[in-house]
Amino acid sequence: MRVTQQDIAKIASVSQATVSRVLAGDEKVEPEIRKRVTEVMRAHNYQPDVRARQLRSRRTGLIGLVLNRPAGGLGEDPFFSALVADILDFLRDHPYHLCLDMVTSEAGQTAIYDDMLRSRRVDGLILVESEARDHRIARLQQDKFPFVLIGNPLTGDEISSVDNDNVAAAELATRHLLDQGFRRVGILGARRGVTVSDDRIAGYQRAIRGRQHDHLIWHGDFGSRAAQEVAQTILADCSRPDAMVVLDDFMAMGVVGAARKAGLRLPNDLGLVSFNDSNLCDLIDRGLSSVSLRMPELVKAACDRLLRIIEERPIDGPHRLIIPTELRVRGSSQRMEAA
Amino acid sequence: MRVTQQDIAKIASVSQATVSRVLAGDEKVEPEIRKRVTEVMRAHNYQPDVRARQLRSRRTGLIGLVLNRPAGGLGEDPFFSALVADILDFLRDHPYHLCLDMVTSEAGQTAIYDDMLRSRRVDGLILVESEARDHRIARLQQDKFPFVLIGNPLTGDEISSVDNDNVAAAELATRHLLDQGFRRVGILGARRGVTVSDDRIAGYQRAIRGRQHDHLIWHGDFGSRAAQEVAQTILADCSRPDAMVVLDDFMAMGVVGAARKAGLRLPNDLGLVSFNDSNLCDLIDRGLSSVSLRMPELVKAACDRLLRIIEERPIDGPHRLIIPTELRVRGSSQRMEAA
DNA sequence: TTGAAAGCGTTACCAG
DNA sequence: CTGGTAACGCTTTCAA
Repeated sequence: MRVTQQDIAKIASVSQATVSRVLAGDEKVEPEIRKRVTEVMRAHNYQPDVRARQLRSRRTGLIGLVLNRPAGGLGEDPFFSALVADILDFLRDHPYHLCLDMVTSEAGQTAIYDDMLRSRRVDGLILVESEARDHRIARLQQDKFPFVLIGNPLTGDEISSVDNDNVAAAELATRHLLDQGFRRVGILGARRGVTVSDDRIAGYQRAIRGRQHDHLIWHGDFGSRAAQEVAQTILADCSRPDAMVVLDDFMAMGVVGAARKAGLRLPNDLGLVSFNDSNLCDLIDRGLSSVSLRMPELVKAACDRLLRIIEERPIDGPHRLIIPTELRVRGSSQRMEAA
Repeated sequence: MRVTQQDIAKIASVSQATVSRVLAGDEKVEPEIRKRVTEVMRAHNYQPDVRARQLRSRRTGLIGLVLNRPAGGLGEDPFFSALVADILDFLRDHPYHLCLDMVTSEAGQTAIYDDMLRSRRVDGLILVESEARDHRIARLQQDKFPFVLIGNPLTGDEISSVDNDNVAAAELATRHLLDQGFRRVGILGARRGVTVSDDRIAGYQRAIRGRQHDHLIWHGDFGSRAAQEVAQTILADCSRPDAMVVLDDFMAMGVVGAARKAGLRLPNDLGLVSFNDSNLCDLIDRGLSSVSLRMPELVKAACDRLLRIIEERPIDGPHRLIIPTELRVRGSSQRMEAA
């Protein structure tokens, strides 16, 4: 059996309540007693049981993050690693741990949210990849469960969210390509309903208004392989685009692969701008232009908010916080004269 | 206040114990009562509190994974995403969740292990990135805490571990380069003491024995940027290698970048083989040859073992399980005649 | 088959 | 300032 507060109390000849106070750093414990108890604790290698503590204090010290991905489709995704890495970076300085789950289906989503919230497995949730009419959000609000959304809540509700202005970012990226002299700029997004994709497509449309007649919009799945397949079809067409905005770097890498196979060279045959500004951008010749989402800042802000909500501390700033984006121009979007 | 078993019991006019039995699927509950209780549960949207359950049943349903990385250095690492993704893939079909933590220092490692084991925050641990004389292992064994090591335990102890034969894999990779006609094959590993790196360097040395005089061994940090810097120095030297084995794909990408800057072309100026066979391998021209570690299998085996240990089910097979590797030859290591 | 009751290890309240 | 004690919500033993 492991050593409990009861044991420590007996050995130190104090009450169990006092041991608890020492542990909590209660000021009104005699220094001498505190010292004695502390020593007994160390001598017997005592460690409080988080489970008992959780039951009593109604806090788990866990933050939940549920990802929605097809089986095996996670390793492909640099957004995911950046997200998780930045969350972990943040939590390192805070007394919380990350509880990570992945589900494949919408039904699974709901079930796991039940498992995590209603059963109080975690103190709060970070939501990502919100889709229009997100069922999770209504449920969370109804249960008054602490959560923060990374993305666009699509409502005027008092939902705490942190996001980029994806419409503006895509508009800027598209304009940049048009300004570089590209004439048939297209956009490759995810399936309809994925908020971040919809937002960026909206930005694209805003940018080409009056400057380009055809709306060249494609919907693909996440991942470089899926993107490569879609891109092969796109680029094989005789009315193919001469530049593309792509939803993320990894999909863009698929497009790069497809371009290579099609014998098209970047940037003159195909201009490219994508999103995330991950380290993948340095892996192709002359670099891949990409919009930085400033994930570390964004995630930090999101986590800070979530912890405030959980701990019932006041929140500064608006419910919906916008982190500015930044277009990092590299070779893939800069037309070269000496073509 | 949320609804408890007590509430359900009162409403259904049964004892709380019976509600618990219904929940546990106890066979000897009258079908009629079971039905009544089940309906009341649903009607009142009852969800058991995991925390109370954990305290009583001494199970948390959580698997711990602690990563050791410098701040911000996680997003760079494809091994990490593959590992986490594969763990999540496995856990989806099992009643466990993943609790993920990151630490930067060795001291932090110890502290967090204390926090996770001794406080019983998780039911078991997955260990990775073991270094020689791993303090964590001794501690875990002493506490009889369930764990499984992904990597080389370096001892004959009864440690449950799953690993590749990294010595053999590196030997094969090096031989492949020598067979392709490269004459100065080097290896870029991590810092000394990282088991997987040490093992691969040993394999390299075994391969060049009798076939190449100079041992060209470099130690770099993880990540493509660090690798690129080291590689720039290496490739600037007049006695530079004509081929390299690199510890992982991301570091190899750094080497590719350095080669490009140095005006060296793959594969004839510089042959390259790395490890992990991640999707990065398709991102360079003609592809990057890489050793597949078969992570999904490996992780699956590791998780299966861990769950068996936790649940005290018998373990089949040896304590140390070796997952075979496979060299995936692509363009970066195949010398071309028409140079 | 069901109910009563004893914990699990902690926190926090209330006396003293 | 300290000790006794009542929860927290559940599982499980023991009787009935």
